[in-house]
Amino acid sequence: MAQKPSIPKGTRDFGPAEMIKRNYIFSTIQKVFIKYGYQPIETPAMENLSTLMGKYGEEGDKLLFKILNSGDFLSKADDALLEEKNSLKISTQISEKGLRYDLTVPFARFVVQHRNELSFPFKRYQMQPVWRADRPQKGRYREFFQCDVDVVGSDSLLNELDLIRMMDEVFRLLKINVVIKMNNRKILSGIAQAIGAPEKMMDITMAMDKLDKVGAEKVYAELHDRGISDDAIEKLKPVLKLQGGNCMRLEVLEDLIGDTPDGATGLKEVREILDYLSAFTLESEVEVDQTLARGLNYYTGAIFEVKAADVKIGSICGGGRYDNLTGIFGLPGVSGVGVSFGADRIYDVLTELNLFPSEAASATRVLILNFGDKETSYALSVLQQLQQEGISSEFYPDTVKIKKQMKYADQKNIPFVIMIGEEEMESGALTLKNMTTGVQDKYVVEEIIKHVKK
RNA sequence: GUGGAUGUAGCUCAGUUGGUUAGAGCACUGGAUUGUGGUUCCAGGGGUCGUGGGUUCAAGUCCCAUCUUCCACCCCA
Repeated sequence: MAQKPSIPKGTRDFGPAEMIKRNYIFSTIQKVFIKYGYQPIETPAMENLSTLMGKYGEEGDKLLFKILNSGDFLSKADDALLEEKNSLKISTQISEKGLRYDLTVPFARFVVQHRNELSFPFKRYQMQPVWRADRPQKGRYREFFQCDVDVVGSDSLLNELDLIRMMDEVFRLLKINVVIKMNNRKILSGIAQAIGAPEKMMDITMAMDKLDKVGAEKVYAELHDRGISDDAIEKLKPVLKLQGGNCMRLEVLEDLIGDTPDGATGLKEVREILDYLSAFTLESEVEVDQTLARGLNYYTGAIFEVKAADVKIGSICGGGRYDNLTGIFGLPGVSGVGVSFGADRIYDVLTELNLFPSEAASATRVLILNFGDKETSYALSVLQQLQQEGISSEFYPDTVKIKKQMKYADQKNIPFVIMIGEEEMESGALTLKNMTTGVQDKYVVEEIIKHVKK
């Protein structure tokens, strides 16, 4: 079929069954956000490219979806550039808007723009789709939803505590076993300083981040390729090999990087957060992982990543502290910290582990069958009574075979069916069929309401 | 952006070294059952074999291009 319609690569439709499950995820997350005092905001799907460009590194810029200017945009473009066919240069002339890449940068823009209307520390949550022109693959889409919580305008590490507790609570409610990994950019920069390659911090961390994926040898090889000296790699080995509990790791790290200025601060921050945490009982394990890096280069302090313990899918939640994100938009000195829940990956995890609650199947509780014009007004009054009682119910709109209507109820997983024919109208005793047991009996409306209500 | 695989009915897939009219299961529609779904039985509809070109007497099958989806890399939720 040639003209079968389709949707763009990496995007998806969500049918009713999927939406019910997705809403379960969103409402669970939202419940926790609200409980901790965070407030909702939304920002537009598109932002000015000047807001987005240069915030996600060179790779990130390539992954931005750009929107063509309206009108006759080509006539305003530079002829020489058009002739040159240089897409990159032309794009700045014919496009000035792009789809947002994440929710953090638009949030920073929002904070700067509305600084006078906000009271700080400002705690917000935001659950909206983001777009990346990535090549799609497993657990990776071009349009996906993020659920962000951030607090800006507070340096306190109590905010980190807040976030960790929220991550723990969300995944406890969703019944996903997770490991919350924590590290600190200052520790990473301390490591780079300690091995004598402070300017190579990004290279070192990016290579190190792959440790559990590719193994130590490949990490060494990559470090070498990235121009790290053998001497420095040799010094890095004890850091990479470092295993064991949080206390032990911190002690060893203290020895290795404790005398670098960044390293010392980083370790102190991690200790402080762990200290706060010790007063709480968490379901998930919080693990200090000195190899955790995270790509986004605006992070400056704590960084987090949550991995599902029972599914291989990459991280399902991540974030960290950024000290100067609003600075790029002209408001320096405002520190923020936040995490982002990947709703789509959480969906995949719940599907794989079969953890969606079963009652998420159907919303309609009662279907009233349509017997014909004679019965319609009677049926409608019953419908109204049920709905006034808050029972979600529907009346089949067409007079078709009972068999077809029953099948509709069955497929929509509607637990009760009411039949109102001539006989029922005369007696006022309506036939109520329980679709799960197959049992049916006659009741007056009031009894039906009692019966059908949970 | 790089490399590899894939595409046949709404869905999941068969289809021989190229050879007449391309099949199955599920789903759908009708009937057995004119007021009873989920089980069973019978019948039926539905395909330009992703698209465009090429080779050949002959292409679902071989070649090229293109798109889709998937997998890995880069990177990331």
